[in-house]
Amino acid sequence: MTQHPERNEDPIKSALSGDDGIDFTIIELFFFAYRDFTSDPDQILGEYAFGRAHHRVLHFVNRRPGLTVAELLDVLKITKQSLARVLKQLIDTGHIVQVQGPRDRRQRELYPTAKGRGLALALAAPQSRRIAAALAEAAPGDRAAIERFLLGMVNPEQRTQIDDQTATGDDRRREAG
Amino acid sequence: MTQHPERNEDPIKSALSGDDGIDFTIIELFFFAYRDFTSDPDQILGEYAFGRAHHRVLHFVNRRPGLTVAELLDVLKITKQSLARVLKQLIDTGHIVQVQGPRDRRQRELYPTAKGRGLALALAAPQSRRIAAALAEAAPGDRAAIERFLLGMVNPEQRTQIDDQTATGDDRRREAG
DNA sequence: AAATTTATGTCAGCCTTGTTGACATAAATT
DNA sequence: AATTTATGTCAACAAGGCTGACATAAATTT
Repeated sequence: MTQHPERNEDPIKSALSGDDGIDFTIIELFFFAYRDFTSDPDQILGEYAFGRAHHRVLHFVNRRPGLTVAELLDVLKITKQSLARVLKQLIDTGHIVQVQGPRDRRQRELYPTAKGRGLALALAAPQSRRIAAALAEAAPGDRAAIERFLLGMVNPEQRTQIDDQTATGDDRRREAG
Repeated sequence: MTQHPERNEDPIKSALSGDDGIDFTIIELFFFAYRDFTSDPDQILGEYAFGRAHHRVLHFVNRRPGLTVAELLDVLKITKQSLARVLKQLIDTGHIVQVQGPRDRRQRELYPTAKGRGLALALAAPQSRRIAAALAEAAPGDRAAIERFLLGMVNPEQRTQIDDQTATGDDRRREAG
């Protein structure tokens, strides 16, 4: 036998592969796909001295106009101190405005301005183009499969939240309010 | 008409939706899916005082044992100074070893140790489970569609690099030496 | 009415992980 | 012998996370 018990410090020369019971193919594809997906808007953000954090805030404020600070924190899963920095910059540059909550005057409802709406669209455009290109090579019906898969990757507790946003595009917040 | 020309500072109350010609559904699903996907290993990494940067290095060293520092930098697209910090920690903790390149003695080939292999597997396991669960809800044939889509999202220049890794699992580096 | 809780803001400091620039060394190449 | 290449390292900086502490106004509870 060429094999002998390896010491802990010995280099392992064999590659980790799908044979190890782990789905490395999709793990790796997911990594590379997401990295290039986020690289598109990074170019544009650089011109504004903004980063990905600004992008995420701007995205969700445009997707759910009028959400409160607490709701935004819940979606982004960051602390209010982290949010404060980027949100302040977006407000100072006139991309987002705050409106005192009508029912609860402690709340601050967040809305995009025309400027903020424009930037959100500009940032999303190349991502949408990339998705369209990837889907163009796909078979009809692939889209449904991809949406199912991506939703299946999300923690179940969070899925309803997403369903609300992606199922249709209109503003249905608090209609029963 | 209720509508009047909006000033730049005015809040926009309508939500950005797919009607704007942008594929917000998949943009958002991709964001949430990736966030939860990366949250799995974060738990484990915390116990080692490691971060995602360590995970990425460990992953690729296990997937391509013997790659050089330059090759790893090319895959990760970070600077050598950024890599140096986390790589040093992984070496100091016995997860990765360096071997002087046999052909070019300036090069450092990177290999996982048994410890590093074990951690890489532990980190990948929950991600693989998440993927399996998402695929379990899918139709047969969905997997192929998903792989096509994810590969289609990657910059074309980088696809060959990925194909090499994911097509099969065995170590085929430099067989033509 | 008073006390408490809630939503938000803000100050201060810390950590990780990215960046650039400069310089050192050994090995390969010209 | 001179130059280029692969790697390492020092120093400084920035973005964007984090925790802890404290302030304020408004809502809620007692």
